[in-house]
Amino acid sequence: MIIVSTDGSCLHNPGGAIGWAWVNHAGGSASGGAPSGTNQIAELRAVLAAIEAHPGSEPLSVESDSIYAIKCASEWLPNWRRNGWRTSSGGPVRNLDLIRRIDQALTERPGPVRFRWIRGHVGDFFNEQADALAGAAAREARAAAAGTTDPSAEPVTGR
Amino acid sequence: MIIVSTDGSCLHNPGGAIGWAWVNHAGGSASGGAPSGTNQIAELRAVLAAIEAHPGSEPLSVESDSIYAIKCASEWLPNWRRNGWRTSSGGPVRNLDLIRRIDQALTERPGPVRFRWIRGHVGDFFNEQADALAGAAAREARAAAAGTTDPSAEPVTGR
RNA sequence: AGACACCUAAUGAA
DNA sequence: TTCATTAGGTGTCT
Repeated sequence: MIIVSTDGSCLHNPGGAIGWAWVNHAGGSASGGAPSGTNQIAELRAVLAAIEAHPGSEPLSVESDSIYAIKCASEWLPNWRRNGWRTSSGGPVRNLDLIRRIDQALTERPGPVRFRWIRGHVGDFFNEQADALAGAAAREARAAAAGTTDPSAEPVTGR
Repeated sequence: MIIVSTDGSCLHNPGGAIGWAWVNHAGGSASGGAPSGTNQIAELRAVLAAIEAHPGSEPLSVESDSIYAIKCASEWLPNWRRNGWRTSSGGPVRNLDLIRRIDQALTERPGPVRFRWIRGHVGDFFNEQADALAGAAAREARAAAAGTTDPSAEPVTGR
């Protein structure tokens, strides 16, 4: 069973630079950023990246402190596919592009994927590591957008 | 012309503690609470309290962000009195006791009363003040019901 | 079907 | 403290 913690960050939500990251509990991590977004987009991107980075048949457990991201990817997704992507109050589902990419990634992965919510800010080691990576990625994205830094852009993969 | 903003609150609607409040634009306010109810009951109690607290002949304008409360007290009330308190779909009118108390308060007041709907959550000063008072009253009622606080119960009147 | 309101929850930030 | 992002629900009427 592969276990991966994810987290997203958004500086000055909404509209600020965003960053996301995943950390495999057995080792390995990755992060990425974009010049603008929302906290929810960052959380969803983290989940999507975690799934895509761990293909194969081995069961995968994705952990996030975002109930929004966890429920989007698990319990709400099937309902939305059935009802034409409508919210309970009749409006359109937000961030639909990302949610559909998660849906597709789940369909394409031969092995099962589980989603688990973990509370944030209570000292969970891997959550805090993902948090730090996501925050750093967001700050890099902000600097890159400001043209302040060397353009060594985008996804960084760690050991 | 006396202008009074009203608001109601219900924690964990339905069934939670409720609070209600009115705020006179010229100064003065009051609030009260009960251990259980619905959001609509809280809104109706707020307008009832506002009417009863402002007797006399001077025209009174009652403002609320609840279309339900405003229409109950104005356009629906006369129809319901005529038709035996039946809803348009044939069912019984809910919260009838409160609605009849509002009817009576209106009848007894020598001066005219107007009802005006104002949109919520758009920064209206008096609406927000009433909202804060109603929320505080609901929280007090919950604490009192839990026996957590000193029993300095019920209606609070402000300057 | 529409409208308004009342919440609940988690996260992200300033 | 206060703001935003998002979802789920109920209370009530027409």
